[in-house]
Amino acid sequence: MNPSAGSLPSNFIRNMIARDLATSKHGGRVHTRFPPEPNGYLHIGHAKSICLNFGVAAENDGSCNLRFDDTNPAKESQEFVDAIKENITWLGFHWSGPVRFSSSYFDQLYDFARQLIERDKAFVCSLSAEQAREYRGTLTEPGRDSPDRGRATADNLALFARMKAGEFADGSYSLRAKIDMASPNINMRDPVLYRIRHLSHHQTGDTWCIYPTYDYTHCISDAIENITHSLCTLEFEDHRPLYDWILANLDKEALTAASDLGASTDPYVLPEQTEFAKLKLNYTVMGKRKLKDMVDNRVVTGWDDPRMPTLAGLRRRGFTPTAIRNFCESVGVSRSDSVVDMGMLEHAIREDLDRTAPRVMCVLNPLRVELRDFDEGHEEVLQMAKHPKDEAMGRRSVPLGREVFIDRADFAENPPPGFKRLVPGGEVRLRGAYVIRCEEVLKDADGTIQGLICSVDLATLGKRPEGRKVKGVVHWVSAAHGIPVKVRLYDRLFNVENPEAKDVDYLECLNPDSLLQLDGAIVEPSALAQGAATSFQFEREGYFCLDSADSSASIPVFNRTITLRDSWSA
RNA sequence: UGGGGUGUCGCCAAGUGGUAAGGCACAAGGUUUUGAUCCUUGCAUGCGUUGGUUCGAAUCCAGCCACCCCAGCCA
Repeated sequence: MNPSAGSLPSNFIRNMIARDLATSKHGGRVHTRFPPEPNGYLHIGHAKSICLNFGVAAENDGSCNLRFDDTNPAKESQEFVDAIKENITWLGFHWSGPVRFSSSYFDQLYDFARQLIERDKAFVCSLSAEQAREYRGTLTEPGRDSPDRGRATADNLALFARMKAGEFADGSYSLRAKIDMASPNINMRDPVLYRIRHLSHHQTGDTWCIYPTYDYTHCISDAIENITHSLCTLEFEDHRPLYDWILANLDKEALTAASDLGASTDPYVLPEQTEFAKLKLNYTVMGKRKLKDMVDNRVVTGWDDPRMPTLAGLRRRGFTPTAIRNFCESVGVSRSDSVVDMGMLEHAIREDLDRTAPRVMCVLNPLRVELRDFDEGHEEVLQMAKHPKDEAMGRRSVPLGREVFIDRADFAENPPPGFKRLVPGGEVRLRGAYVIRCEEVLKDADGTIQGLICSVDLATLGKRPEGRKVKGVVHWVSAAHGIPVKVRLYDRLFNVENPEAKDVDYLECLNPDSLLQLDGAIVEPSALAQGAATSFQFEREGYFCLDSADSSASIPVFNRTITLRDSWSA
């Protein structure tokens, strides 16, 4: 076992794998897979599964496949295949071997289906979908056998071949497993294995007009790829008996022969499914349907809208792969339904960015300040650390002139109790520069504050002021040197903890203030210098990143990834 | 009402018979030219509930309660 595995927090999956390794259950192999259906964009919930599958493989010198579970061409597309691959790579994971597709096993799947028919374990059914529903029974009543259940093997084989040949219309026939219509587990009531769909498939084109179902495909695909641990979410728990039934009713030697490792697999142990709880986060929605609706209805600007819980959205928002991976690790893996607090995700990104983001000053809502002790053309360039603790990040040049901007929130004529910023007649330090005193407040006819005139204590550059303490520190940008930028302040998309609750309409719970765009912000020049980073801490404000889509050289756009923690409540 | 699951601090979550880890959040101090970071301290005599077994139970047994999933030719 990997020596570092001992220091990782335990969870029931790690424990299970350790046990399997100890007993050499799969000959010491650990082989997992991440099996998305390419029918949408990945979200933070998928990240949990990705981290789990790839993580547990890496911890044990195993492998993890990427397999697109593409058995339903009606909902899938190449666009999603590409986006998913890109997301996984971005997260920093590497799949084993080539990208797999369930659809590349269609021939083998077809042969195995014939085998089930030959073994009297499957039959061709002519019941319509509606009839099948009636025959299935209910949760409390058993179902009834299909009238076609007793069809002769030769006839089933012939009909199945004709289904494949395209002789029948969609829905006219299906291939069903022959299990038990009275099973208390509805998944075992002669589930459909193949359905007719005259549809073009993004990988196989028009080669097929019959498509295998998830239940039939997944277990065999796992077996073909010699997967040892097939990890999926809780809602598939009831499917596990079917997963096992299909593999158990197939010829084991044929399965072995069809597998990637072929006859060399020793021992050949069938893959086993283990379920874990999905990730849920409060104040957001994770359902693909809802996410898609928000995109289609322009509630958000796209799948990569920075407010979306998609990986594309989080990325554009400024989340890092490291933060997402740390978050997934801190959330853990269990079997209990749980809802993780958004605060945990926020903590993960703050923790990573605090370590890695260079500091810069940006004034969001500028208030002009004249420093009256400087001459008209005054200009000096201060050298400031890019990071308060990481010397290796070096320094940046910050120009200072006679006029600077500070944030309007950092000045108050009538300050609330505990206000540590600028007040009339009061002092404050310009971060990294001098202590200034507010001497005069300039107002227009309406009484709106237009600017401040401040004196400067020239002896306070890099030094504490004489004989007094100045508590407040305020960020600033030189008016003559600052660069105008747009800044987008993002907040949670919903204003209720659980927008997906049964009794609420999630669209009614949208937070109207989830995006606030500021058009008049001013950033210090180093933020946009050649070779500068794209993620910063705007000191005293939060972490921001250059928007990857809307930012241009003439109008830079910054997204607020997350605010700084703020223990001061005014 | 059939079947399958889950219940440990406000939120995650370890723990698998020997006397409740950790993280987030929160609170109080300290450091600080970011009200940030960092540091220190506090935060479940109790593990859904009621009984039982045991020298000893979150862990074993029984009953009860609550919540989640399943009646797609979706995954």
